[in-house]
Amino acid sequence: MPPFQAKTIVRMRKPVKRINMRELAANLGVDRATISRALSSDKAHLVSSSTRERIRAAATLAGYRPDLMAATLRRGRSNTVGIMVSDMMNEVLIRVVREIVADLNRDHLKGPGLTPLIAETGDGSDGVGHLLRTFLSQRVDAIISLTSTEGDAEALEEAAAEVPVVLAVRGITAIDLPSATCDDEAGGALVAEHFATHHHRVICQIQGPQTVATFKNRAAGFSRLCREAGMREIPQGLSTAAAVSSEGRLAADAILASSTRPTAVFAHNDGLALGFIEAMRNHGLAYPDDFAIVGFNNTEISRVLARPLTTVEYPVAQVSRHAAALVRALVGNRDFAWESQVFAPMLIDRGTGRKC
Amino acid sequence: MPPFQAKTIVRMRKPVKRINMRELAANLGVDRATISRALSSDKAHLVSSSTRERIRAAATLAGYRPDLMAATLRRGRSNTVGIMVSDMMNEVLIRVVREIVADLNRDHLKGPGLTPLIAETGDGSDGVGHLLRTFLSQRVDAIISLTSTEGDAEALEEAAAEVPVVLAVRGITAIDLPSATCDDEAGGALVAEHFATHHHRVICQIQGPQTVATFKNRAAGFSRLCREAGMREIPQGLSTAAAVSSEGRLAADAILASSTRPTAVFAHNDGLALGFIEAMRNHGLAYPDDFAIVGFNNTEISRVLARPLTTVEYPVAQVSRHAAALVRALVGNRDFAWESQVFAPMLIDRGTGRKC
DNA sequence: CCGCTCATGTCAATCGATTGCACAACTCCT
DNA sequence: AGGAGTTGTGCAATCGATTGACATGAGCGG
Repeated sequence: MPPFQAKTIVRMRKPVKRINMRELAANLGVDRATISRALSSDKAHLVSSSTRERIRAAATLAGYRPDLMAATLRRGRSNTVGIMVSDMMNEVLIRVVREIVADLNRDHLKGPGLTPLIAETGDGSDGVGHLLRTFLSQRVDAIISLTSTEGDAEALEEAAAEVPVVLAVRGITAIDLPSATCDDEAGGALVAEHFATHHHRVICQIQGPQTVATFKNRAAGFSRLCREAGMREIPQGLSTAAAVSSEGRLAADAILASSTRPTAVFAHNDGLALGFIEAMRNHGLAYPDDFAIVGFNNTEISRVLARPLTTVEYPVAQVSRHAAALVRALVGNRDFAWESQVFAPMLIDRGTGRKC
Repeated sequence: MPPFQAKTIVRMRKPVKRINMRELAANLGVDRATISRALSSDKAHLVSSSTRERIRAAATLAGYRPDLMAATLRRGRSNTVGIMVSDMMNEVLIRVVREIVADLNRDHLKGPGLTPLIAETGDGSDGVGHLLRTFLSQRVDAIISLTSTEGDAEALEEAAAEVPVVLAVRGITAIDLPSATCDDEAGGALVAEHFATHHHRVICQIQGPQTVATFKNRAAGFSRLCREAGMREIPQGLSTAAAVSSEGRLAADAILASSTRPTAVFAHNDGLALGFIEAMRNHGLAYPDDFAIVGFNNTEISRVLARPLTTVEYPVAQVSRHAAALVRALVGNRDFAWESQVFAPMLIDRGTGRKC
């Protein structure tokens, strides 16, 4: 028996033609120009209120829907923003996308607003480049790139020559683009400081891949504050191949096998923390009694655990709002003197970082 | 101190103009028509190979990028597919979106391919309707709707009059649209059958909201097989307000408080299962020794638990492939005699459904 | 050497909405 | 009454690519 079976149903369907502005104009006995103005938000005042209402009523009645392609062609602006996200499974990224979308849609009421086009970067050879080219061909008015890497610098720079490009969540150093990011160095330091406050003396971190700037910064901030607070960090630089739970489990095994054990563990994200916790359970250990533990990102899983996890909240709202603000400002005026901003994360203390 | 601080950097940037077909034609001393044909995939044979190569070389050199808006306007086709997803945090939905996107991009090599436009249904008053209208204004060639509800029927029907609309993951009964869905009834039955095989006699299910067809079907299938296999189901119809872990926890409390306890529990999704597990742990109980438990969706969390969960794998690949196939066929030929398909899910046995 | 076909290209109309400019009808003011 | 504004609409050009109709010239058989 095949693993998946299928049941089937068959049917058909007939198409319907859409009405265009010319036809609507003919029906109403007015010029297309008048219709265009009556339906627009910024030029509506040029039309007498009586005809304006007549036109609007007729338009909705006839189910008239303007062809945005034609409008874009003529106008040279599409009122569209391309949002490029590296990984749609990442909770933080999706939250940022959501908030940006909500933000951009908000002013849909007054003015034309900006319609977001979301796309995930394929892991193909030239996913980013291809996506950028697609966006530009679609004539987006701006592009927001979430979690770009240094390798994308060239492609992004090229795109930035044509339309505003805004970086969110992760900036890149090779080129200077407007960005809204998180201060991961401060985030790492925040956790170390928390451990210091709770009198931990020997601590360690389970680091995400150090090729990723995010994790590098978290590690640096954590280590810096360790030194400053006179805490001992062991083992130095326990780095993983990926920031996922299975790697967290491996790291836990290493820590448990070591002779000197830390009393507190900082996992670079909640996935790693979860892996660590699972491994602890296998060894009959519990947190925070045997190990204090702090994660990062305040993902759903960290909240729903029987013992909710102390973790670091990513400044999602701030990053999203600033990214959206940058886009709006730059779309309105390409010479806008923008400011890149770095937002500090915030520790959510749920008690698992305290000494037992 | 404010929870989030900000650091700042300021810079500026200058724009660049894009080249259009007319200019490229002037540079090369050929007609725009020749360029159009040389660059197209289907009419390229009308141009001599020498000029074709000359044009292509010059085009890439000049960084010429055709304006898809203009092309769409003239052609009446955008080679674009709108993908509407109800919840981007849902792992199954995102996996389906991903596979559909990958599938649609695949034939980008030969032929123009279809570019997916992804958007999340706002939870606003008329999220679906608004999104559909936006898509239609963008002149998408087809629309794929993931997890539509019966309430969307009217809006979908209207859209379907203009372009092909394909439903994925969840079908609706009010109208007859091509769809690629999962046989949730069979999924529920699968779990009950598994329990029967492992000699459970008294079992129960933690149901997702029964207003959602998905959960209703799972419940029905499970109950049907319970009766057929002569198992006792208690308490009948333990339904939750949302399919999330906190609700699973509440359900667990109810079950533990009851006098006759089941030996096996079917949670309608992995989130509910997780909540149940957490509550068990709080009571010092462990699975599958105290309760056998089976979830649904094979989400990441079910895999990374210290004791990975027996769960039901959603037929993501099948659903995605069929949805993409439907779209491709219908875009090519609106009178295509389509078939809706219902794919059966598959039980992933990780041992937590067996009797202790 | 004539007419014919075929291969290459060019011409110009077209898709649908937007907008600068022109103009008519009115209001006001002296 | 006549000139200066003010409104409200219409006209027509325009955005950039596509494509059916047509022109040109080469090649070729009779």
